[in-house]
Amino acid sequence: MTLKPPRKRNADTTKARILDAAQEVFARTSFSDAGIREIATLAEVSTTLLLQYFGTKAGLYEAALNAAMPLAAVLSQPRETFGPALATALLKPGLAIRPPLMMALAAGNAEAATIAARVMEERSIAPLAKWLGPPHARARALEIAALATGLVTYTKHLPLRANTRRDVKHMAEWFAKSVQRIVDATE
Amino acid sequence: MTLKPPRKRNADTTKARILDAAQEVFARTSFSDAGIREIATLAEVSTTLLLQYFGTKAGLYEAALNAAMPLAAVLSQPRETFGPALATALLKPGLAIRPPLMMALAAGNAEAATIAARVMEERSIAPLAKWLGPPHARARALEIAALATGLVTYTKHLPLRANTRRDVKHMAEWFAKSVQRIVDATE
DNA sequence: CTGATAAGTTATCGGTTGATCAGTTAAAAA
DNA sequence: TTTTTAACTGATCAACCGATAACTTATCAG
Repeated sequence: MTLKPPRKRNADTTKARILDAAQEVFARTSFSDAGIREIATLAEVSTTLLLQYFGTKAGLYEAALNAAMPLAAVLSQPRETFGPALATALLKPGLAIRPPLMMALAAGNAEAATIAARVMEERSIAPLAKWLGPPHARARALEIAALATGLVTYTKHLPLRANTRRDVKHMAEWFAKSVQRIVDATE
Repeated sequence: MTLKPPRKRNADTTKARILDAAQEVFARTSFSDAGIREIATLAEVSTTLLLQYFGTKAGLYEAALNAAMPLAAVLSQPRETFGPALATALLKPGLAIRPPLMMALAAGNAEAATIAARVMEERSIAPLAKWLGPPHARARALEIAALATGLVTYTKHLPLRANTRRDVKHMAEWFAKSVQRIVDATE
């Protein structure tokens, strides 16, 4: 039995594979706990190649965070259903939106936090604020981000065994309603 | 000049000093990035003594998290002003309530997350749910916790330079109102 | 076919981390 | 004072991490 069908050499697809692996690991592991060896293994490359492409672990983190921003898709939703749509996207099993998790996890490491704050600002807060419009556009964008981070932290990330499906459902509805309230706010 | 007035030997106050230092460091640094050397230095003890008292770094983390739970003080507030009171307590400069930060930071390390989830459950979610009462007591407690974690993450923790005082003030009011709505919910 | 070049790996290094062992010093008991 | 016990420390270790240098191998233009 041939164990390993070899792989075609291609820098672009390899980089994409590394970014995929990095997103997954950085979304469930803090910056320091995430090891480049683990990411490299998941992407089926050597750590050397990973570093050759992205320079340093921090460089890989920034690239992965940038690549993980799917906000455009969510912002193309109609305003009237933004809240429920975001709730569904965040809680979808498996294919979750990862930045809220990466954001919360970044806060514990100075280097990662600096990178995360910049990327979050440019790729998420600013466009969302622009989409929301006045009044208090930026504050309202931050509030939605805060809601998203809190929701995923307590539903998907912390191993709170006592959480029931009923709890999660109630939280999802509350989240959708809260976000929608922020979107619709006029005063 | 005598640089160091020596210190009276006392295990209890020394343990308290270590716990204080641990709370501070664990509230701004992820579990893995927080070093026992840093905590020991801040507490002015050796790492050896720290480990002798708390066994392992994880043991110290659990003790610090337990000691950092000030929920009782907040729960003695009248129900009608719970939201604003919690907002004030969370955003007070310097003396912040630390568990929401520690909670978010714990999520990135499997060992810390397990400890944090258990402590959070017993010391925060469960009592808060009991205080809230039906309907959906537990889900509503989780929602308040999620709000608190999100708020402190985006106001105090992530280095988002663009945050203005106006933004923070708007978020604080929004937070107070949102929490109060959960407290008052009857349906 | 044949270099040339890009894609990829193996081996290893210095630095840091949590933890341990053996020892020292201060305070209380006798 | 002397003895005993508890508080506390310095030196050190094995394990692991990110990063680097030197090397091999596949792909493709000519």
